[in-house]
Amino acid sequence: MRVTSHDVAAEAGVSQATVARVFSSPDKVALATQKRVREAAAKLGYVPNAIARSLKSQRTDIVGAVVPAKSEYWQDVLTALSRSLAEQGKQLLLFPFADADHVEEALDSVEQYRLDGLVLASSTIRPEHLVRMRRPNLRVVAFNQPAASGLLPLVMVDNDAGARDLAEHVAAQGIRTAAFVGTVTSASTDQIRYRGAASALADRGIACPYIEAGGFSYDAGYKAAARFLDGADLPDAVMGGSDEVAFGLIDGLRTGGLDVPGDVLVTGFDGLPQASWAGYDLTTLVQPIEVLVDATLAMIFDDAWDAAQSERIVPGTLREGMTTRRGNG
Amino acid sequence: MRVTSHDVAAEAGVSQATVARVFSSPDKVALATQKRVREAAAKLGYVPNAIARSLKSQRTDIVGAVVPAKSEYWQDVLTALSRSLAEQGKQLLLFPFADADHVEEALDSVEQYRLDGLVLASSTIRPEHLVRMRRPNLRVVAFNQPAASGLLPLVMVDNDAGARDLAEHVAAQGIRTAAFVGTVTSASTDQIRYRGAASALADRGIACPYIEAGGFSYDAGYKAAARFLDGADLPDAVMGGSDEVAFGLIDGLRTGGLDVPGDVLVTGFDGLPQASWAGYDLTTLVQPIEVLVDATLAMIFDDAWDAAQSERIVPGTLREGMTTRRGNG
DNA sequence: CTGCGATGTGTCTACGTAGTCACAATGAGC
DNA sequence: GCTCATTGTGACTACGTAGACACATCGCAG
Repeated sequence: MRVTSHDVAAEAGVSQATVARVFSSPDKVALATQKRVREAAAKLGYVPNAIARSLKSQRTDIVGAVVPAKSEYWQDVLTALSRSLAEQGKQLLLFPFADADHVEEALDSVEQYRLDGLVLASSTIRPEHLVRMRRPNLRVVAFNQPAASGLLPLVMVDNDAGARDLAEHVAAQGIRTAAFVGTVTSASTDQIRYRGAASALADRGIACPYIEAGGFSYDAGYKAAARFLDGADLPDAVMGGSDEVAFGLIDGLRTGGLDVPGDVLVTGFDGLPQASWAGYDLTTLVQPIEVLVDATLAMIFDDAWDAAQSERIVPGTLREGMTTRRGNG
Repeated sequence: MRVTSHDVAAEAGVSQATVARVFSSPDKVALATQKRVREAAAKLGYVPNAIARSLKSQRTDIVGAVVPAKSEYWQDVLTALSRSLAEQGKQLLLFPFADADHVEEALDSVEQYRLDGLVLASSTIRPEHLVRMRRPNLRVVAFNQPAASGLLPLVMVDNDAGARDLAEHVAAQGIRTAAFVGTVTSASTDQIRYRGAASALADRGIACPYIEAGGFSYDAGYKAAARFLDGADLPDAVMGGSDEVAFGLIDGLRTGGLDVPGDVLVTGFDGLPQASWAGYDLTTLVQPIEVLVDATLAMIFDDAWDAAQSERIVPGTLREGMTTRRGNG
């Protein structure tokens, strides 16, 4: 049924080996022969079998990505990942997970498929799990997951510096009080972002309590906004642990009758496309996703793969939106 | 280096075939033997090689998905797809494309990898291309792509009925004039949605001109809103061709000083998560993505695959949001 | 005690490719 | 016209698994 290189070989009057060479290392085949083989292949509708090739060559040209099932941010990362891979003639295999507990199942799949590498994208995997992710013959890179530092090769945005930038920006607007609404405390990014922001604010004599929204979502932010609606508790600025949480915060605050930025400033973190939507126009830290992704893939495909301690920290960019523009009247 | 079933067989004192059976059809192996094999496998760290299995069994347990690189809607679909596949122990290989012109490259990749099936998700592929997607030995299902009707097996939401529902809903609010801001005319969904809406409105004596936003994006909608800001041109209701366009429309109209829904009603189409965000609370047609996805996969894995004309049209659900609530003062 | 189906296991081979090796043909140098 | 390096091609085999087939063992009915 299926057309194989043997069929093409017979049609073109050459050996199977020559057909294989035409498609994998053409420079070793005379041009005239190549032409004949390609014509025969086209005539028969031959397509090389990547499965067989992978079995022989011990390379799949496929990279896996373990990502949370629901998240705006990760969807942007995925898009960038697969685009970058496609440029190199490689593919992306997706392993979305609902709970962090199911991550290891994905890892088992990855091992089965002998993928060239795996991008581990979740800030909620616990360190004790991370250690177990180190497996021989498998190139795993942690993406934006500070807790992996020292345990796995790691690429991430500079969360600390980014949080400080944001904090300094809101401080410069003349605020007196602030609060940080994080996602979940178990997320390692969350801790760093909070500490960075709180430390920068403390330098200016501004206290910044931490409040846990309980998730990475809009809903979590929306619900967290409720605690500011008593009136007395309202700080001058609320820093969201992520853009999604910030969107929820803004809508929650506005639904409660407050004006953003009139009554309270709001910041996010990530730089999602929606941050520049006119309805929000959110001040946030934009992650250079392309850079992060390219660094990640470069690590995976580096000939001198060192499972030990590669680490790459990339700076983000402050986006000044309307949500921190004070005195707009 | 790598541990194979032969190694495990030697360790457990059985044949390679028995090891293979333990991992693929355990019911054919005595329990005592199974235990011995599993212990040996665990001891050596054996993981079955899916590549070799695929080569032998002619099944990869991987489904490909060709999707537009940038789109909120498709990201939701992807999530549902991969979750459903994961439940069946299968994987999702991603083929995002920027231009519709690059879709055929993806198809070539799919053929190489001998995927079990392919979900073709883009409403902008032209019919002449669609025909060429039919390939022997490849199970392609078009997803929400009306133009594929009769050319490829197809699963989609009932765009026509959905558009009528939306139109009747806004008509019931007592509007006198309307306009439909579509995405791009070349999208087959766009045409059906417009015709459905226009026809339902015409039945009530309401005219509904078509306006092309020029894209599926927020930006396209935002820019399209400008033409309503002259004042004279403003209809009572603007129907967006997709939720993303509707979000842009709303922000564009509001930025221009208009009140939604006070001055103009707005509807979307798709039922994205953001539609229920308090900042928009958009009236839209919610697509039952899980149902659509399950129907798609059922088609692909149906033993009686018929490349000819399977077609499944699933009804959507109207979501009534604030954007069509008139007279709210 | 014989015959027979059910069950469990081993042997062998094919899946389709790419790399190793051998070898024929070619051209250059003297 | 000979040697020798270079180039192009063919024969062969391994990658790791699963299925076809053969066969041994066991229980049970007669």
